[in-house]
Amino acid sequence: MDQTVNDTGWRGSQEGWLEAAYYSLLESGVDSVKILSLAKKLGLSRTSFYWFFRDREELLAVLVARWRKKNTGNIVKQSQAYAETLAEAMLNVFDCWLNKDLFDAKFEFAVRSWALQSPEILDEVQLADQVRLEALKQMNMRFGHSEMTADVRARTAYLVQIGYISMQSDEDLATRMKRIPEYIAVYTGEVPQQRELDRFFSRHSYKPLHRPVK
Amino acid sequence: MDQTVNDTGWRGSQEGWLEAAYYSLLESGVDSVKILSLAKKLGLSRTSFYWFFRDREELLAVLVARWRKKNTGNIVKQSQAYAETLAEAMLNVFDCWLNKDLFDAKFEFAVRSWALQSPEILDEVQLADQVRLEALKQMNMRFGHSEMTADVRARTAYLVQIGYISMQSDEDLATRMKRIPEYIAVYTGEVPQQRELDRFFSRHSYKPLHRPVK
DNA sequence: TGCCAAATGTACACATATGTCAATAAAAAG
DNA sequence: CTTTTTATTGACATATGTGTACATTTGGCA
Repeated sequence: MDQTVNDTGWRGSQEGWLEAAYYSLLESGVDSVKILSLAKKLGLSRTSFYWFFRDREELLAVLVARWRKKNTGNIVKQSQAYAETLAEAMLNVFDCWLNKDLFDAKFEFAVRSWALQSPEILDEVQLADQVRLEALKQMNMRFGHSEMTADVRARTAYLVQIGYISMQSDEDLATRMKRIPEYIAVYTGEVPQQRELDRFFSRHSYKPLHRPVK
Repeated sequence: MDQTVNDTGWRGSQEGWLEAAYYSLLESGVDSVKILSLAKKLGLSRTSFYWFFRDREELLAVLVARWRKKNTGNIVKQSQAYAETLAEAMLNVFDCWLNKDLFDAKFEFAVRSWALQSPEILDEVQLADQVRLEALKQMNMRFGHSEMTADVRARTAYLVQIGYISMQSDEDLATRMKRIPEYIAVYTGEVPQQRELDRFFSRHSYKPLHRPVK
């Protein structure tokens, strides 16, 4: 059915099963990641799975590892990118929320939901939150905020995004972009400069229809 | 095993099954709500369930109805409560986040996770978000904010909380209370007055150890 | 006390899931 | 073109879940 890129002549592969598992996880949660249904989707026998993985556990472990590597790393990285103002720094972090290569929102939500039924995953998620919040806090402190203020501002920016993910909404780019300047104002207490916004819009291939007059 | 209040002499009851289902949902997600395991917890035969409910579907439907009734209603109500300043109004809404009678955070998270595997539940959740955000936006507009500003501020306050729930952290009251003044400042752009904070602390039975000096 | 309805339990039928094993097929290597 | 490695499959054993039919027990009440 769904033949993924495969240099060898074999139909299945570790990567194939993983991909199917990934999509199932994102669309319907961990409990939907079943060897039987993945096999159906791949047009393979169920038992063929055991050639590539010891058991279901192992498959799931690889999925978590992928999430861990992708989603946390880039937030930390973006929070440390060069910026002249806090507003610009914040916009760097916003890159994550708009670029799927930097942060996979659906994956994030699926893993967080998974945490409800697995203490190990809950630990993973809480560690990730801690690391990400600390990075954002440090960013705020670099621009002169006190520890408490930096902490709350970091939380605000981060939690709004986690909350947004939790809404599972799928608004278009324009709708989301229109709110950006206001968000920056709320998070940083300073109004972003037009050139900062332009730089941000441009790297996300967004052309505002109406440039603000003033 | 777990004998709930029961005026009749019978061991089971609709309410008993519901309660068991509720706790299972909160602790481990919808997929853990299984008639078999609820029966074990209640010390009853599995099939006895069918005396009180047509099937599993019906049980789940009652759970959603409970969530809908409790969690959305109170946010709207609190956003409309009397307040002299936006800061005070915001503190009224904060009551929800600290009082389990007004808002059940675990329930909220469980239902949102459930939405991942059920389109019907997803519709419910998205409708709830819309209603709640609109109420908070109106609150901001009553205090003179423009529509766009009111919208983003409403989102900030609401989504931070949804994000916080998604973290599944269990910090104590004091830790959370310490951040409140900062949050109010970020959400409303105005620093809350000491008497507003005192009123808030008092109704949540919190006594700050160090009153701010200035 | 004896009846009736409410509640509970047993037996069955069925569906879906995981994992093991040995047989087989297909690709790659020699 | 044979051998070897890699992959695929079907048959089994087992577990867990749902729901129905019917029998049995229990509590309340005439």
